Parts: sequence; structure tokens; C-alpha cells
Amino acid sequence: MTNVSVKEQCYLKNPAETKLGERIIGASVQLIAELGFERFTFKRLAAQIGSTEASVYRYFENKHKLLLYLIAWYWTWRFHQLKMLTDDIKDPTEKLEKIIHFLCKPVEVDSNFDYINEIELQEIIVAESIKTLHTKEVDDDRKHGYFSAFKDFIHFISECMNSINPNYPYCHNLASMLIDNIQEQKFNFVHFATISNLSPKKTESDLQSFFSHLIFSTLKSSI
Amino acid sequence: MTNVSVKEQCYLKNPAETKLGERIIGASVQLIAELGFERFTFKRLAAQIGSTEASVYRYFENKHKLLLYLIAWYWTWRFHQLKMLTDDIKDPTEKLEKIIHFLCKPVEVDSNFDYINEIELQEIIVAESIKTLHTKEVDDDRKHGYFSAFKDFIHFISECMNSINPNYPYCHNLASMLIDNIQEQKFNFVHFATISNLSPKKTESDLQSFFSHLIFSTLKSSI
DNA sequence: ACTATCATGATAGCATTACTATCATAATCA
DNA sequence: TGATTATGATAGTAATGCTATCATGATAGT
Repeated sequence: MTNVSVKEQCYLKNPAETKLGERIIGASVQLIAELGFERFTFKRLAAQIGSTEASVYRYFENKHKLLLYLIAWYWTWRFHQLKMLTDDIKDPTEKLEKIIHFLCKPVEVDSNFDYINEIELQEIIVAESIKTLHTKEVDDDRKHGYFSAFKDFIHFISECMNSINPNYPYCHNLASMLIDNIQEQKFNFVHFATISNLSPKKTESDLQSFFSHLIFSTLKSSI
Repeated sequence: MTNVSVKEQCYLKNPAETKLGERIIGASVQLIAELGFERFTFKRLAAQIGSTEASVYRYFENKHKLLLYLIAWYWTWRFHQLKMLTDDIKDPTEKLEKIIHFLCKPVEVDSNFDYINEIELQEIIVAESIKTLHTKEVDDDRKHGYFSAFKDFIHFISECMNSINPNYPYCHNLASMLIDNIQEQKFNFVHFATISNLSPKKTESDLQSFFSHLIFSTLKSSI
């Protein structure tokens, strides 16, 4: 894959199509990861890339839309990776194991997109993505389809769960819990060690065994 | 109980001790529930209660601290209710059932605190509380103890889980998942119906059976 | 090669937000 | 009664989140 096309038009002008656009995205990822979304401003962004506020506004209506774009990009990218990874797996249990493993392990940089630092982008997802949901505009944003990459991702997992146990009635909830809570557990491990049992020495494998056990126990016990 | 004392000093002056303080808290709950935290300002709050911005600033350093106060109040209040409710239950399984039930069902107004609308306050918890964690200042805030009411709550549940299955190694993670995700599932049910299997006709009981099954399947299956 | 257009830069400005500071006055407490 | 304290009234300031206008340099079509 050499292109992640974000279908959701949260931009005024496609940043993937111009040099300036790429610089905007690249520097946004870096600055939001560094400063946090609250302190990130278009003024700072423009200064960073040696451009102007006005130019940034030609690509994105505001910083909220820019964040929506980054998140949609992330889930589109991850979905594509995941499909490649699980395409040839027939057994749904094995497939779900693979999915959980994929979600728990830290991302690696993708050489196809040299202007985006995927590791910083994932930090942004863990730290900031939930904020884009919890706004008074969430229903409008959803209607515009800004979250559809994220929803597609959840539906993919949900379907896999359903083929493991067609009688389990809460696959959507279980899948959304998985996605949301992996981010939360990663966050808690770093910032709230007292409410996490993950070992610093094998965080990734603990995280994976926590969720693996949780999901499969749930899917396999009768309701 | 006639008083919820928020130990965490996220205030400059205790709002529970003055008439103006009570008006500040009461109107904050109402305004944040109505406008969302982003659009809520001390100027609007002051106008609402017929006071001034300067006066509000004498109670709280900023609106972030005020939100921390409301959240600490909520968890202190809920913890107190929960302990009363489960105090006489000896069997940990029965106790955890009760806890899950308590968490899933919507709150009721508490006549002990006439200046706070607990129903609006819970809406705030569902919609806004996660934002107080996901900031660059989270480590400072945690060190100041602003989240300790929340952590106490989680530890209480975690201990109950531990007595059900002392060999299960992720009680903290499971308990924090439960608290976090109940809020998220409530939120998703309202705003992302396509990723929720909860029936509009029996949302509360579906929510409860989803989590009940999830938690007990996990605790009872060997790891 | 010539012109039209388009993308970007440069600059200005404005309303709102998030505070801080100062002074006056009313309540209350010793 | 006098001192302290709580609140109100008012002003001001820096930063944020935009919008608008004009100039310029690149590019594309004829």
C-alpha cells in the first residue's frame, strides 16, 4: 500500500495531495504528541513548518477536524494492515488471537509514509482520540462519517467474534470494549500504575494475556 | 449522610461551606451538562448565578479544577452509597453482582444534597470525566491526589474480585475496565447505536447482563 | 511566450477565553 | 465599635480561534 485515503472529508483541501499538506500532517503529529492537543494551535503548527496560520486554515476548518483526520487516517491504516495479516486465516479463533496480538503490540513505523511518524501517531490515539467523541458535536460528526474508519474496524472484529460464537448477543459491545480499553489500559499502565497489574517487564504480553483471556472466556461461556 | 467531603483540595476555598459555593457547584453541574465542558466558562457560570467571574475564581483556580472537584465529589458519594449497599453481603459473588447492578442502573437524586442535581452530574461523568485524565498534567494531578476517590472505588471492586478468585492476576485491570467501560457503553448506546447491541427497550438490564457475564466468565475461567 | 488561475505568504484585525488586579461595600465576628 | 472577611464591580491583558484582504510566485492551458 502506498496510500491511505481518508474518505471522510474532514479536510477542506486534501493534505495528502500537496507538499504543504504533508508538512502540515507530519508536524501536527509531532506537535500534538509533544504538547498534547490542548496546547497545540495552528499558530504553533504554522511556525513549526515555516508557513502561516492562514495557509493551515485552507486545509482544515479547525484543529478538531485535523485531529479527526489523523484518527481516521490511523484506523484506515491499521484496518488495512490487519486485513493483510489475517486474510489467510480461516479459523476464527486463531484469527481473533491474531487480532488481539496485533492490537496489543506497539506499532512500527511504516516506510510507505515517510512524512508521518506512526509511533507518535499511536501516542496521539491513546491519549487524545477519546476526546473527539466526547463533545456536544459528536452526533453531527458521526453523521458526516468522520468516525466510519473506526466503526469499520470494530465491525470487522465483531464479525469475527460472531463466527466464534453466533449465540453470543453482545459482539458489538465486546469489540468496542476491546478497542477502547486497550488504549485505556496502555494509558493506565503509564499514568495509574496502582490500578494496573501489568508487569513493567512484560507489559505487552501481560496486556495480551489479559485481553485474550477476557475475550475468549466471555465468548466461550454460555449466556 | 449529610455531607460528602471532597478530601482532594482542588479548590481554593471550600464551596460546600458557603451559600455562594453551593450556587457555584449547583449551576456548574447544570451548565456543564447543558453546554458541555468546552463551552462552559466561568463568565457564563457567574452570569447564571448573578455573581462575577472574580468571585468564582476565589473558589477554583480554573474550570479544570472545578471539574476535578465534581468528579471527586461524585465518586466519594457513590462509594459511600455502595458501601452502605454491600456492607452486609458476605458472599463476594453476590456482592459483585450487587456492585455491577449498582453501576449499571441510572443514579437517583439524593435529597441530602439539594443544590446538586445528581442525574445531571452523572451525565457529566459519562461525557466529560475521561477528559480530565487525558491531559499532559495528569501526572501532577494524580500526585496531588485529585483522583484518589476514583482509585479507592476501583480498589474496592478489585478486592471483591480478588476474593472471588485469588488466582486471577488482573483484578485491577478488570475493575478499571468495568468502571471505564460502563460509561463508554452508556455513551455508545446513545451516540453510536451501530456499535451497541443493547436494546432500547431494556438497556439497563442488557447492560447489566453484558457486564455480569463478562466479569464472571473471566473470573471463573482458569488462566 | 502569454495570460489566467491557483497556491501560498504576509499582514491585519476581531471576538472570545482565561485569567489577574484593584477598589468599594456589605456582612460578621471579636 | 472596629477589624476582618466575603463578595461585587470594573478594568485590563495575553493568548486563542478564527476571518479577510492583498501580494507574489508557480503552473497550466492556449
